[in-house]
Amino acid sequence: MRHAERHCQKNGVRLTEKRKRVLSGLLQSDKALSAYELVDYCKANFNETIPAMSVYRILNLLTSEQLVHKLNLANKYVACAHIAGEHKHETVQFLICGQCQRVKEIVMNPSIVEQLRRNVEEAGFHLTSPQLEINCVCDNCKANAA
Amino acid sequence: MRHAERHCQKNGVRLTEKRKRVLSGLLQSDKALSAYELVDYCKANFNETIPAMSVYRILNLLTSEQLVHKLNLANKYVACAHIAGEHKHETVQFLICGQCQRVKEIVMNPSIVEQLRRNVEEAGFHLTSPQLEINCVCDNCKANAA
DNA sequence: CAAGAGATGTTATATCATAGTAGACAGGTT
DNA sequence: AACCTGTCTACTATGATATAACATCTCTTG
Repeated sequence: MRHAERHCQKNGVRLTEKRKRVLSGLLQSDKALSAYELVDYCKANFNETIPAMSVYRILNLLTSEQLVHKLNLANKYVACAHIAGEHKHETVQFLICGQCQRVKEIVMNPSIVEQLRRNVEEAGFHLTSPQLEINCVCDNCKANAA
Repeated sequence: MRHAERHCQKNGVRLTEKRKRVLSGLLQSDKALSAYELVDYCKANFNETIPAMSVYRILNLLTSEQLVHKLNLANKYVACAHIAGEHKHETVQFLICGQCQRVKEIVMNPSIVEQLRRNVEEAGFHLTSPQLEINCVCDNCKANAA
């Protein structure tokens, strides 16, 4: 959150109260949250009713500032795990536990991404973004199931 | 379609008129279609009004028979490209052109999939299905843009 | 032909998302 | 202080995707 404030200041974007609240909701959760879940979160934790529309706009802004990622597989949103780091945001992958919905953001071995890119080229396509979203099961859930 | 009929017969599933119509809609399209687009397709081509609910049910059935895949990234559906082949359905990947929405189904080099799986394991997760959906641009669209 | 399973229809509702317009408010300028 | 400007927020409406619950129809099989 500290970092987010600095980032916004540097980029001339205001990190308003509402934006902070939405971001804090995502930061305190290890799961991805939908826009409407964030509405509920703000209502429950700050007793503040933010219209869904506003949450969407706020999420768009946070996404364009790369403080938040959208998971298209689930239509949900997560705070960027490397919010303080310097990794290239274009090369991030997400592992999504199909059981508990926990999400982990990783940076894969670049050689894999490169091989994958070549494979795609051979098929007559071109990678636009290697932001893969991968359906998984996490260790915990796998252990519980067994 | 020939293959689909045989497949269903073999598995004791009825490939009814409506199911054929939905499947034919997907087969004749090189893009992924939404359930509601398929409703429109049936109306336009067969003058038959199938309720959206039914289309969803039919898509579920066709999916479980592996004649159709669901693209979660776009919430749309495609006919399985290898409907006649014997490849393992668990190892398929989809390239989705972000411009023209064309979809290509490929089978990646198994070594890449294996490396990817290892990378995921290291992060404390386990691949449930390597059905990757990858945002791309196809050759055509790239050429047009240039 | 009766029974049962499977297929389809109907209605209602949940969930995710955008469009378009207007109002509120902060900050700088006059 | 009054005003302007741009950003942020609110409101209303609507579209798109999807499921739940229950009713009805239609095959096939004994």
